Amino acid sequence: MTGYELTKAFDRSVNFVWHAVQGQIYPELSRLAAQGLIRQTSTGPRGAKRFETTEEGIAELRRWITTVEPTRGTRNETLLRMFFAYLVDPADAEVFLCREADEYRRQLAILERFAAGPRPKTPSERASGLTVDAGIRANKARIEWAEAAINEVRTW
Amino acid sequence: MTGYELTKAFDRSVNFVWHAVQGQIYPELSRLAAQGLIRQTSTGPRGAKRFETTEEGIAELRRWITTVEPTRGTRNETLLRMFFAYLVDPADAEVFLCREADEYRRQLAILERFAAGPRPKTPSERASGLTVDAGIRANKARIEWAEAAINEVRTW
DNA sequence: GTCCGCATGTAATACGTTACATGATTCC
DNA sequence: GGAATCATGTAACGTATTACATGCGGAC
Repeated sequence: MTGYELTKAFDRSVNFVWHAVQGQIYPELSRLAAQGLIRQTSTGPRGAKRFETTEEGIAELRRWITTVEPTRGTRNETLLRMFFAYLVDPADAEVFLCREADEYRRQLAILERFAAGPRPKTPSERASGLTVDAGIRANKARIEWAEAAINEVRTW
Repeated sequence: MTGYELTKAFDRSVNFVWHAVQGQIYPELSRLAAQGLIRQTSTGPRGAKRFETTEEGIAELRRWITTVEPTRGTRNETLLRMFFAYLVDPADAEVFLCREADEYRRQLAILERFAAGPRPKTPSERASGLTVDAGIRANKARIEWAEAAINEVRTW
């Protein structure tokens, strides 16, 4: 892909797994190319630089997937706000939770549209299907939590 | 709390909502104190500096909770690995998912021990109870996902 | 008097975000 | 010819991580 295409991809689908903004893409592509993990294949119109992975890049990705322990450090802004929710007016906490629930429903709808599409055929589609499933389950759990939490803060 | 106590708190319970490492704590305490959001109350043994929130600090926290839209950018290392799981041997993907499932079960057990403790009495305990509930629901959903995913990668 | 845990701090480096700057191509 | 979109790049700033450095106090 080109840097521009990657930027668009991060704005769209990839976003619920990993996000990156435009300002990160180009320096990172340069770094990866300098390390030999990707390689520029062609130059298109308007100076577009198309990259592809190298064998070393794929090997490094495999190594990372299987041998590097995932970082567990969570940073959940919603829960951080809830942790201190007792400091605000219960009505404000409720408004906040309703907005969160709406956002989770919106995310869920996007993911369910993905899941409703054509059945995955390629290995890569099957793998990304698993991440969609994870997102659907996570958002359903979040919606149920938010609804239960709304009921609770009403009693505060 | 003191910087040391905060560091320990981040190593323990607060960790599943927000994480921070020791190297961040002291510079951040200085910054918050310089902005008048916290204030040093006393000096203990071994030069321990105890801080408490100021009225302005609480006001700023309230403002942040109710008026600042949470950042939605996800960065899920597990799902990022799964997105590329088709590149590795299915047996390796299965091993990875089993390790993840174990980790989720471990987290769930910790949170359920919290939830099984004495019923929350203070507003602050009720609020943190909500975050524990969110963690329990999230981890249950993750476990179910991982188990389903393990079954799927076995067919690859 | 030695070890462990309490306790603070910072320097180097890396990573991420925001904002700005620039220009080419296509479509109407 | 003007607008929208494709397309790249970087500078400034802020935040996070790692690693190191140092010293006090209590227990035995």
